[in-house]
Amino acid sequence: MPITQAEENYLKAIFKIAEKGDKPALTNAIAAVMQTSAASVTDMLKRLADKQLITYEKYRGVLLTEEGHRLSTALIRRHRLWEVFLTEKLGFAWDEVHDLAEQLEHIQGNGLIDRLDNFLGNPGFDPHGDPIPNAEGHWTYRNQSLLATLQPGTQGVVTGVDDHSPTFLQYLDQLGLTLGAQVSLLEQFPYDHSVRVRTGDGRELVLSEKVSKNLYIKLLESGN
Amino acid sequence: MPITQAEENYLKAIFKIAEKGDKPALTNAIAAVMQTSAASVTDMLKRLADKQLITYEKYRGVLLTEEGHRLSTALIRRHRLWEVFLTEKLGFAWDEVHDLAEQLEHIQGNGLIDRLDNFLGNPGFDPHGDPIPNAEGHWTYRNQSLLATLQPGTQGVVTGVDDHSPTFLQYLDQLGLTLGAQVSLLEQFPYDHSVRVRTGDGRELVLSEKVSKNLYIKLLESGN
DNA sequence: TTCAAAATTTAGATTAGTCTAAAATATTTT
DNA sequence: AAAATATTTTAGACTAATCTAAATTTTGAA
Repeated sequence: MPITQAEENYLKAIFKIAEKGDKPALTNAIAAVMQTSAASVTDMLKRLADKQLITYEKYRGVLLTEEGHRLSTALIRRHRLWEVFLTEKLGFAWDEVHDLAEQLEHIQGNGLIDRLDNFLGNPGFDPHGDPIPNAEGHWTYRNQSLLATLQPGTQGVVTGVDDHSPTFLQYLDQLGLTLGAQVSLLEQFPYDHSVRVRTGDGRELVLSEKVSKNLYIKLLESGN
Repeated sequence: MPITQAEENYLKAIFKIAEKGDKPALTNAIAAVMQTSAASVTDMLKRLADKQLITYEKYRGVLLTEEGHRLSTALIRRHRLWEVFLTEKLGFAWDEVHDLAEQLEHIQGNGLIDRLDNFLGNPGFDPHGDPIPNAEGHWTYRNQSLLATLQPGTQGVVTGVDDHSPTFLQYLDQLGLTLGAQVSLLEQFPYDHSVRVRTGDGRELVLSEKVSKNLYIKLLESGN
């Protein structure tokens, strides 16, 4: 039997939990991501286990099977390619595309996604800087670090965000810290872990710990 | 409460039945279009009537309300715009786009369709020559006739098809009778109502009644 | 105009996905 | 290690959308 949209959404949630800390994904964690009750999650885990998309041990959490992993990767590919389409071709802002891509990722069709990928010029990253797996499910890795982990004196370019919420993204727009923006870290304040940075266009900004922990920076090869 | 995808599909079916012959749409006719049982249709008609999208009289069939008409028109607009996207931008053939557009038409989102329309250059017609209603729900009409109804000696251009099945569309591809192709009607054979035509590139074809009844032609203004 | 055939609706079930409340299991604290 | 707390599962119920079979209503032909 076919995989439903609800099942796809659970797979993606499990994948995202597995990404950080590759322990089994626990019921409550999945319920939190899916914004639903633990009981509903348990029901769904049984269905996914029946379909061999996860291995499920009562009270112990779940792991993706190879097939489950393949499907979630494909789903993330579809999601991120549609996000690129929405921003690059239709002119949506990076804080507007998530809900639409959430629907578009479930569209099923022969060769649709590969044609879309091609039409978009085979982008490596989505509008939030997240990598897009290729048709074989392989990822491009990139050397990036959270701004919060850098040493003063380092310079880099904004390459991604960890928080995808519209409020964070809009705040970054206001600060001029969109993808590709240059920043150099001037100073860290131990008191509240805020940081002072200089932007590419010469402005100085103070960023809270919350911001610096959600902003990925790729270090510039210091010209030496 | 929101309109579901299933409800949208029924609305579209009712709209299509209402188009030809503006009598109420009957249960069996809807069941035929939806490829489902009459009992399922009756259930759904009650739901649609509850939501004031149709007026329903038991055993008498249904009519769209103003709201139902507005929603079906918007749905057809979405379907046809996505078909243009799939052919013009992703390079699908006109016989491949229906099922994908059937899914894409249900995507809900702020301003998505108007942005898509704009991106596509506000097309007036879809890849099968069907008109695309504008954002206000208004249609562009076009003077076209079925090839079967023309008089010998007339000349025109292929502007649309009534049968959207892949087999018919692929047959037209083979014959070179795609949208924009020139044809002049040479002769009608009373025996089986087939016709002989000359194409723009000088070939002569004999077309069955089935073909000529499914092919729309716009007459050329005879240069006189 | 009656009655058989056709069309439609109702009745009763099923499935996927969800819920709340209660029960079971696991973890943490003392 | 027992008790308290947290987590997870089960039980039972609900909705939307579908089905088949039976009942009802309409149609149209003799």
